[in-house]
Amino acid sequence: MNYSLVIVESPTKVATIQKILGPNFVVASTRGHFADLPEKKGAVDIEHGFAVQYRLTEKGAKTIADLRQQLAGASELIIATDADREGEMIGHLAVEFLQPTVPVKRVRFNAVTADAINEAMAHPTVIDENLVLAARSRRVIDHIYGFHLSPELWRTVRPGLSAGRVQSPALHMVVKREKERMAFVVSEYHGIDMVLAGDPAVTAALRSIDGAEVAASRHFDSTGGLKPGVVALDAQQADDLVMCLDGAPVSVLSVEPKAYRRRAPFPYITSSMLQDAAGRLRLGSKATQSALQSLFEAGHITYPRTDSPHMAPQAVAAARAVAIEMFGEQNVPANARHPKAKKSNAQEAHEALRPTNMSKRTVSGVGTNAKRVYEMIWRRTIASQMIDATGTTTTVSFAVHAEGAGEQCVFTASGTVIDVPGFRLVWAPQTEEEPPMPVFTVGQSCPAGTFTAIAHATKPPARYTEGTLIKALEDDGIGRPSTYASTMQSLRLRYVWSKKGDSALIPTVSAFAVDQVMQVCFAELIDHRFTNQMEDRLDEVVAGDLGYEALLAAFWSAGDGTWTPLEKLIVNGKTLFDPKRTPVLSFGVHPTLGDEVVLRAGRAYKSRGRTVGRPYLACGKKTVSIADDTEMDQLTPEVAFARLLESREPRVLGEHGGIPWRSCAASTART
DNA sequence: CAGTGAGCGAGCTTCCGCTTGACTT
Repeated sequence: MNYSLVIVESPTKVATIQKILGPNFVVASTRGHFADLPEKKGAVDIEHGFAVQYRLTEKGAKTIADLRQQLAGASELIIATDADREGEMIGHLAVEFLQPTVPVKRVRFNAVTADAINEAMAHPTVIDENLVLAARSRRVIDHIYGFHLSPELWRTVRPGLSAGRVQSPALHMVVKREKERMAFVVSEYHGIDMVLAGDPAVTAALRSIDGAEVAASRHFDSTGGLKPGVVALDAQQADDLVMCLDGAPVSVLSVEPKAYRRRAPFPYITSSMLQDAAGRLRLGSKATQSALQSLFEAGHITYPRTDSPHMAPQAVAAARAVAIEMFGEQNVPANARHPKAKKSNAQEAHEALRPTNMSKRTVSGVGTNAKRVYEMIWRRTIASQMIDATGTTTTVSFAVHAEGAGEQCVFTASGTVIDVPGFRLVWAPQTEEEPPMPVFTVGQSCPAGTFTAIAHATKPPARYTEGTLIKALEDDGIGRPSTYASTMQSLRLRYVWSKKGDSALIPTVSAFAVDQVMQVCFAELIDHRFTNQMEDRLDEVVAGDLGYEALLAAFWSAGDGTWTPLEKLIVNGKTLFDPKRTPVLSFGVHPTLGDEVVLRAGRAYKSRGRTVGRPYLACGKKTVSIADDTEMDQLTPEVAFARLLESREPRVLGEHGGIPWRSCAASTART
């Protein structure tokens, strides 16, 4: 018995790699991380160089026991964990916990193909200890962040809450968006549409009256302000103008063609997959992730947790071959496309998320969601190797002279003709372009149009969905492919909710309170740039330019010009924040009660086994509680003022002998 | 059940990232 033990992370890869390597190797997996820091505040010894002790997890102990047995008969140990920071740490910990007496090699490959694996096996290296230090730094920063900040939330808002390097900036984005919605002033305005009969019919919108631009949504700002020089029509003006325009002659003022080009998409990575499945299939990130896992386990797709759009050369060739066979050579570029990650912090340990067999358009033996997700992956992958879609977008403006009003009105319409559909043959964009535009020539007169006044209102910025929040996080480099779905779950557990059948993320009142504490006490730490700053320093650790202790000290006690040390913000385990003095929000002075109306988080406490206590509005001594799932963008000052008055009057509970029975509030309410 | 919101104290909570399968409904 003389074999090499090869250790990878995913058990799903084991059989494939075993087959490639042959009988001189035994391939086994760690099933991800098998050791971690203890889940308690003292796990990092801040006083002694931020020393930490990794301990086997419950499942990890079994994994290591199994691996130890397999190692007993091996002549060498080959660490083939993922070629990224966490993979290096897993490899390092494998050596630490297995204590091998045989030689140890490190190999790195980022595709499970014979070429990639044989190439890697031919060039073994050693574990990169700087990469391991960077991984440990990341782990310790996250631990300190979570376990020192969460208790501040227990003290100031309510027990059991949590803060973290990923979840807190994510929550901040959601709350910030809701505050924008609260501050948004809806502007109402009117427009006029002109329909010209024909095939196809053309709908043009009113653009200007006697040279003055007519207001559209883009001319209003979030406070209801209108761009100078722009005219907003009210209902009466719009109706009057429609009357004047009726039957007026229409002529073509200008025809402006513009080149249309949509680039072929990149193949999916985890984040774009989760976004698109949310948008097109209305699937939550958890459902998508589980569909992906089942497709991966059935061998239909490559590794589902990736941040790289790169495809192995063989996969590129296979996708091109399928595209040529189905759509012809004219739709496939002469030179193959080789997508590269746009982001600098991408770890690129895996390929893009793609079919393992390009000729399989659909798969069977998996769930409905998985089937639909697979088809999206297949289409997107083939599309990524096809040519761009090109055509012409034409904008036509029409002059209409309003009888009796002495006004020249200009209407515009635009339409796109796609000459070369390219990738669109297999993968249609989610939002369709305008319909094609019939041919018009300048000066041409048209049959009279039909005019209709249309009421419009500006819309506040949309709430995040799981898909758009994941995109926002990914754009800021926050979070990793393996954690997007679980981050969404933990936000839902404590801080956000959605209405039935809707995917918009609505922050709870508690979320506002938590974000306020974080903003006041730890603004730098919930800034979307924090993770990027951390990543830059981790890169320095990898390069050997920055030490583990120096980095942790910069974070905890020393600061470094960018970071204020956490130790300065938390003195004796507490910040200076006093929730009694600082309400979550203020709605201004109540017009009749005369006191300032404020929102307070309402500290929860246990009473007879039940958790009681909810957020409430306060105005002087008067208070009224509100539900934690109140939609804050609906709680305008007017609504808040009214709520306080409502509860001044005792509720009528019933009637007895003609005398109404009122709630106790009757006896306690003054006046 | 609905409204409340003072103060005390015990005992508890919490991170991110890498992987599945063992659970329940």
